[in-house]
Amino acid sequence: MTDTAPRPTLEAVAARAGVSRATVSRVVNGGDGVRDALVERVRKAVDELGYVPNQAARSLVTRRHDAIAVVVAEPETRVFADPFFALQLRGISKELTAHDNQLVLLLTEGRDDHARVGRYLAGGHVDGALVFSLHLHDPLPELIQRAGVPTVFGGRPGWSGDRQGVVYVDSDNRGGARDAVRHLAGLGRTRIAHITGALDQTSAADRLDGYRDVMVDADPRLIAEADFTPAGGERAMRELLDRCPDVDAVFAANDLTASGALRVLRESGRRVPDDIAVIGFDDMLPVAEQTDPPLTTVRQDIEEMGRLMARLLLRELDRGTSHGGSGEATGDTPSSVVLPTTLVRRASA
Amino acid sequence: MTDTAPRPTLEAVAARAGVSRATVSRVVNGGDGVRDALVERVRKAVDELGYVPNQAARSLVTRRHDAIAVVVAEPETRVFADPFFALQLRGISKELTAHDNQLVLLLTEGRDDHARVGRYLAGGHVDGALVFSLHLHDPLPELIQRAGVPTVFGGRPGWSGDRQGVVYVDSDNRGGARDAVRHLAGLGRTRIAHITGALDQTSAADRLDGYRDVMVDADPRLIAEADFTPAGGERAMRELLDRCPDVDAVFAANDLTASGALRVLRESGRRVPDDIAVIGFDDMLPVAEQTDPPLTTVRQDIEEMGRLMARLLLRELDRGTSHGGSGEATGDTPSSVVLPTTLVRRASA
DNA sequence: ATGAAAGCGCTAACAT
DNA sequence: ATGTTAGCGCTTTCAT
Repeated sequence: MTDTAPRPTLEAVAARAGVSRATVSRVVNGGDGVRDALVERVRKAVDELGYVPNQAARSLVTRRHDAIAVVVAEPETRVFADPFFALQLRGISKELTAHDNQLVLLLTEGRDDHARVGRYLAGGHVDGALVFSLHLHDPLPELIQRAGVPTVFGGRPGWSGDRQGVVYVDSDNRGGARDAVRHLAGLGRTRIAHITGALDQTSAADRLDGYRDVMVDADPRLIAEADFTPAGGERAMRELLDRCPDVDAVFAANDLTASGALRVLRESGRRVPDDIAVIGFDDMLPVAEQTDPPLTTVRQDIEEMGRLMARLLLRELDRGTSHGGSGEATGDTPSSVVLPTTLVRRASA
Repeated sequence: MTDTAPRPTLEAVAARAGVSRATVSRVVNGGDGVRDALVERVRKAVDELGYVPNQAARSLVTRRHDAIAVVVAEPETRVFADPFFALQLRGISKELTAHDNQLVLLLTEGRDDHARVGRYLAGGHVDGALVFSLHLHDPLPELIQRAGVPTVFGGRPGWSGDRQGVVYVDSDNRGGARDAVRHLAGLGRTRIAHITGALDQTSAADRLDGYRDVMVDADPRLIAEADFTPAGGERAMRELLDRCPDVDAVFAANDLTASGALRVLRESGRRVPDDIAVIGFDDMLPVAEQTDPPLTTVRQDIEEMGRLMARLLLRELDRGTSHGGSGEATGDTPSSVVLPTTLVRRASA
């Protein structure tokens, strides 16, 4: 099936319609200021020939690609263990599609990949980048900034000393954590523990901060470090049970962690929520609804985060190319957005 | 801050190195037949200027894009409920990256998206396509074939009347299912049930066939239809328990389904595997290792499937290029591959 | 081994 | 309102 069908060019369409290339170009790109009769004729020729513009030729002169890169750093394979990534991608895809942009996916697995990504972005193949900067001290964000490509980050980037002009979309991790812990406290619990996420990610650090906001003088032994995985949750829960047998509530950094904790609790014979209340974070349906008991958790709208990232980036790109067309009163640089979270009550707390 | 950094061109590099554009081009593309001294000079100029080739200009003349599209149809959001998709994507990404190809991700959600995808592929933006055709009677595959883009499918496409020249990569679903059921039989179980996947997907149909291969005269009441989800697994397991209280083994179409079945079994007070053995399919680690008890299951190497798809496609693309001419039937067309599965024993069977 | 020159298919001034 | 023309940056014969 590798037949090299000779694709018709603008020239061919022009010839068939009996007009100039310029006219065809105008029609193809919206058809402003071309007589209806001609528009009609050109459209017909386009259809008959099955003409599709050559994007390479177009990009060469417009310097737009209508394509954006999505960069996902996944040093750990953890990204793939929960559907977080896929959901966000879906939101991004929807928004980009709605604006006729393509999504170029760049998955990185290590140092050398960073260089590759940097080169690609600097190479001007895409108009902008959406970057998931999951870890502190990740060199990737710096690299990308240096590439000079308009960028929006997913999650607050974890670099030291906030740069100016960095745009990101994040959930209100700290606020959500506070809500969770307050809910637990409202239930009359007093020995409220926290199982953290991987603390080299800002989301985990922020949730821990939220916990501390409420538990101002928390017993440090009530904090156990984990890594967003069920296995980590199990380990941490055992530690907690060991160190503080009187613990009566746990706020886990995410649903997966909570599910691990629940398993340990069940094994140890504690009843949830009677003996100990458990609350998660994410509201990842396949997890939160399937645990036993179903998980009370802090919901973040992951797909919306993705959509918003794309929207912000496209807006910024439009700023650069504002013709008299879209009638947008431009001027302000898009700034970061922090999305609210909501507490979802189920049976575990 | 959309600074339009003036990117250096071939011309600029040539001037700096004191050679012609042609020479620079040669060096940039491998440097065959250029004196070492010159190669050196050009390399230096490239570095100093930070030159990166303009891909649009290059594509315009070479007609290669070094980019392939990955098309994922996801009428249901199920695709995102398990990490299947992400794993496959990772395999694809690795292979493409190793061959300096970019990955353009096309997610579709409905009819109108199909047209969009068709247009994109026909538009010659990419050199080939990797397509996940999950459902029977999906119009997408047809559309894509018509676009005339070299394509490899993920999973056996479910269209009626197999076309010639269709290349796909799949797991040996039928064989794996047979292994699973035989294992159960080998355990001495006689009332072996099957909870199917969504039967409009070839993988589910094939696994059912594999079950029937072994259970030739199976009591039809031992087959319960589900949809690859935990909820579906729960529902089906209840049916089964209801219809055939003497059931002593269950082969579930995937791990997620099995996890739902396990939950129902636990509620109903049956012990696994003592009273009833359970076996899944996929070996999705986060699921299979976390169930209670851990799941015996049929492993398929999902990442490898992705890698293989990419490899097959790239090979086919190379075939087309290597002989420069048009219409020559060279070498052998890559043909479909069915990967073996392996039984992974854990505690549930 | 290297250079000169002709496009690839398109858009965007500039003319008309 | 439409046509003419000059490139965009690169690869690739074809000379040398």
